[in-house]
Amino acid sequence: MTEPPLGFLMSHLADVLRERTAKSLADFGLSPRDYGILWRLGGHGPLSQRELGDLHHIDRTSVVALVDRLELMGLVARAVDPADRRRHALTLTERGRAVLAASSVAVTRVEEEFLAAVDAPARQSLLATLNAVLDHEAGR
Amino acid sequence: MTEPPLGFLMSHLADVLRERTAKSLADFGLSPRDYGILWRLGGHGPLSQRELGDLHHIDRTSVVALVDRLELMGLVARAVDPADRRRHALTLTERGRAVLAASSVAVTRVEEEFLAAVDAPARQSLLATLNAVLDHEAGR
DNA sequence: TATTGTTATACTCTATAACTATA
DNA sequence: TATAGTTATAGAGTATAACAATA
Repeated sequence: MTEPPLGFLMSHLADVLRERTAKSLADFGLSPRDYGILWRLGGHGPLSQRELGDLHHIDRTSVVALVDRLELMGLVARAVDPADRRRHALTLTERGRAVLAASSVAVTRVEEEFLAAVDAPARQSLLATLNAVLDHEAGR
Repeated sequence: MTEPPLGFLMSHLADVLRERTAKSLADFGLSPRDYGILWRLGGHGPLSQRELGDLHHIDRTSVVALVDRLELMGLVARAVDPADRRRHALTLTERGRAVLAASSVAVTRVEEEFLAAVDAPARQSLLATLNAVLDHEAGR
């Protein structure tokens, strides 16, 4: 009842980091969610809209508008999956790859500033701990 | 571009913890935000609605409905501040204190499960690091 | 029948503007 | 003139339901 709940700390810091990231990504016309999609498509092969939504906890009906916009910006391409003509195979365009590379530099810089008060060993410990929690939560 | 952004990890874990907490608090008819308000009023003396909102990044127009509900539940009391009759001095009722005590046990249990995979030294390190980041961010 | 993508609609949450009472 | 609280309204974001195309 006396010490602040862990949830406060986690939520607040996540909010701060997201805000900072959002401000930095605005130069590219991207939201943090947009960036997440580009990052995902840059790392994995073609994904369907459903798969992409599942990975990012975004409802499939919301994926439509998100991809619409990124497609309009020329960053993402929709192609019909020949193996299953219901699916759209999503890929990064050449420009999408370039924007991802440039914006990831900006995102990394924001993270760097965010962790400025944390020395290298503590950072490693932080990352390890958060990933351990993630793994633990995944297996439930 | 290859490793997942730190923001992903932070936001995702904060979301998971908030969901778990929300599910646990539902037994008390409270949301995580409700709990935060009770916790704040339990720790500090009387607060005005404006002060409460500022501390929790809640717009003053949204505080009204939140306090309305907690008052209706008999957990929070509005009193006119004699020093400034525009202000409402918010305090916990007796029942509010009891519900805070009971629900804080539930919240602590959720946090405990959330950190189950993290041993004591790593927990201490995690808390210290997160608070260091918080302090660093506060001074900007 | 089930699933992917789509659209339209409803719902929730929050912000904005305007009002009152106090200062 | 500024501020605390309140209300009503509008806007953004998300979920729900229904549909067409494909499996």
